[in-house]
Amino acid sequence: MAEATQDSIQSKRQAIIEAALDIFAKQGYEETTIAQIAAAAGVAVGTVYLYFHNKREIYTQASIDWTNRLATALQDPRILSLPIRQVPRAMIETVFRLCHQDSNMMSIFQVDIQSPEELQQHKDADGAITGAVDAFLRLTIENGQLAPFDTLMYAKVLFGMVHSALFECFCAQQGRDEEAIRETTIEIVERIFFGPPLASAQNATSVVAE
Amino acid sequence: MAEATQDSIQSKRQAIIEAALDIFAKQGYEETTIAQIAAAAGVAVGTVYLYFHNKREIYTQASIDWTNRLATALQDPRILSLPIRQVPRAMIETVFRLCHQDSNMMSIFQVDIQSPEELQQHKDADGAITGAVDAFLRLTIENGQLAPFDTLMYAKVLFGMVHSALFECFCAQQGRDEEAIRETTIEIVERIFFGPPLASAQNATSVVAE
Amino acid sequence: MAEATQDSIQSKRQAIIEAALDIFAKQGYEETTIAQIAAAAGVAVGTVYLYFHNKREIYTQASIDWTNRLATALQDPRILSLPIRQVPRAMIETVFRLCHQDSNMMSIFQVDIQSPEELQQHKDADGAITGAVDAFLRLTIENGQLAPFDTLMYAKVLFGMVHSALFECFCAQQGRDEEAIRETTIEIVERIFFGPPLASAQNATSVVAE
Amino acid sequence: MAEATQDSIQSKRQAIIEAALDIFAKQGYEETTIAQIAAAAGVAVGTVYLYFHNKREIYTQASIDWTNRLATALQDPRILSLPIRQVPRAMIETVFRLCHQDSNMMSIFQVDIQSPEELQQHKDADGAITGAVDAFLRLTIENGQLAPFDTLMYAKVLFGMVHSALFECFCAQQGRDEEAIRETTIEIVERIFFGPPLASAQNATSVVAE
DNA sequence: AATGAATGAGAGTTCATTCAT
DNA sequence: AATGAATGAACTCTCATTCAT
Repeated sequence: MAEATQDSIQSKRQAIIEAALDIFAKQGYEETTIAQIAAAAGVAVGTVYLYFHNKREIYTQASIDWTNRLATALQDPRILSLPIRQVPRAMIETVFRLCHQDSNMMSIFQVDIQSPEELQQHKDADGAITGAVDAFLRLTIENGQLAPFDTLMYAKVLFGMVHSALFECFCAQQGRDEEAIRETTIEIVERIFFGPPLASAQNATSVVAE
Repeated sequence: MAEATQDSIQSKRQAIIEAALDIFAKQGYEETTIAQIAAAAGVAVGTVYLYFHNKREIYTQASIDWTNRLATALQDPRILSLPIRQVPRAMIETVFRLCHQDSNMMSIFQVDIQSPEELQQHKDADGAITGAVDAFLRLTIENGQLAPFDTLMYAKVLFGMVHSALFECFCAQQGRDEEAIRETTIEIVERIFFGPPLASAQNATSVVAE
Repeated sequence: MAEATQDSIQSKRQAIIEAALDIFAKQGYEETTIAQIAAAAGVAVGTVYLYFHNKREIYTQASIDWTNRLATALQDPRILSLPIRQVPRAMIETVFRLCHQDSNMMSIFQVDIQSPEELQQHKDADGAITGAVDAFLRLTIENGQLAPFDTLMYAKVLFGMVHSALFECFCAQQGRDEEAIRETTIEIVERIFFGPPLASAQNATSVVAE
Repeated sequence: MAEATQDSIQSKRQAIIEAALDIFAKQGYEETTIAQIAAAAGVAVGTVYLYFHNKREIYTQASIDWTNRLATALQDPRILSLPIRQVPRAMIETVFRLCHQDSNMMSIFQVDIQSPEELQQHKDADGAITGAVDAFLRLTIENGQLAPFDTLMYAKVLFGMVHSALFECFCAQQGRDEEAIRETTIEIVERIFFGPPLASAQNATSVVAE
């Protein structure tokens, strides 16, 4: 019974998070009211406060919840066991696919962070993603497939690029240029890893000329 | 006299924008009150409404104003006339320097956009930056220094990466890892343009081995 | 318990209406603030908005509430069962008495109506009064005590006259000429129903002379 | 030149009054801004304050101006020289005609009066109308065409009835039932002056029966 | 644990009025 | 006399949070 209660508690908490995620995504943080979240989750306003201390905590948890889904997806063995040459495309296509499914989820990340604690929590969540990428890169280096480099920093900056591309795609563009943005992003990452650089071959002369 | 009045009007409008930029950056959009902006700009509350229809318009204008400063800085002839090999570093160092000066300006961009009109205005402002980069890339291609590619899309995705790095650096990290983030960003962009790809030389064998 | 809650809700709503009626009457609509109404009703500002959507709705409901009290008073069987000759005086004295008791209530009706919906609601409320008078007149005609005439239109115009007299008496005159105004109003209505016309008897000759 | 200036001053003042009358009638007192009045009158905001001390003074003057037009119309010799039997109809038709022309003028009178001074001014203006009616009634009595009665009080109450009918007609009903309301009003006034009372002839028996 | 009526602080916005030009 | 930019007080309405049931 304790277990059932535990489940019930978790399910109620989860229901609130999912309702919140949905409404935050549609309306933005400030425009969303606790009453709306409560109604969508099928509980009373007061109940929300049994599970969360305040509105921002709901947002933080919901936002982290969503980030974790991305991190989990990136750690799928079906991706990690691919030949290195295919990994960038696989990873980027995966996150684009997830964002495409919940295309207004991206706007979740537009809410301004207000306290250092909050910031830390978001960094931890993002860290789950960059950590996954970092781990993969380290492994690849250990395997001798890549020369050593600052894997964590690369993971962060590349994650930033992809995140930005996702935002451009699903928030700013409302999904219109999805394919072009995705393919350019993949092309750039592949160019970083496998070349060729933009200034290759035919430019050899001009480079020499400098 | 008409000129003086014109100036006075513009200076007052500009004073409000600058005050707003400053306070938005420090406190975030929702936490900033019109009264604070008015006080900081040295005008009465009502005066703010002579120049802007509502609070969001102040934000939008302030935000665009700041984006335009970046765009202007990127079009500096001293950057554009450099040998191509030095341009990525010059551009990225420029924007990092500007953000470093007003280090909390970045948080300006965390405010969620609410209407399609607003979105369009922000896109136009960002377009000034990506447009500048795009123009430079086209010119470089015409000069035969780079092979042709989708310059605008590259400009957008790379701008997204830099933007993201700036945000990570000056918002999330509060400027702590500035140098590492900046140098990694430069390194990545240079790698895209001039190589070498991460999987070069010593990896040739392992790639073959696959 | 449900009943008690129901009662409590109704009493709270009624308390707000009565507080509003009182303050509107004293200060006028625009000069009355929600804070004043809330304080007088013994509730918080927010509570007022649980029962009414906005300030005008409070006014409309309060105003209708007061009109309905007049309509109810006019349908008192003790009036309707009087000999017809005594009814006009009884009715007019009744409404004058009610207005005398809450002598500043009349100013409630000076607020300008702003939407068609509001207008309709006020007309419905006034209709309760003219309807009561109309019903009485029809019955009297059916009883053969009066010849047929457009009872509803008469009810409206006569109600307008009495309403106007009440306003003159309790708003404009602050109750000073109450008796004279009331008696003249009664005299005029009795003259309409039972005569004699002002130009009677001694004027016969001059009329003939024309 | 002094005269011309005098004229110009008067015309500007009059322009403001007319603009105000128009906008007050359309939008109501509170919803009308000084800026709107100034624009409609073709002057600057500050200029309005050269001619009126404050917003209420504009309203009061405009309202009185309109009342005076009615008073003037009622004193037209073409009405006063008619046979007495035709005067009520002529007077009532006249005021209905004027209100019909400016059919939203009636709503002017829905503004609540706020100070005793204001009240006095409105009473004086209304007094111009009831005074005109009173004067006519006195004269008619002196001519022996009517038996003596409290002419001023009758004038007031009858004016109230007509005023009420006009309001019903042009504000509440938006002019829909104009003819019916006007004709009933005329019929009632004629019945007061010339009979027959509603309970006449065929009711003689029943009255006797009581 | 769950509810939802009640709270009240707080902010955007309006606009009558002023006054330097 | 005429202007209209500037002022700032004041008010409606919202909504996160609480707490008695």
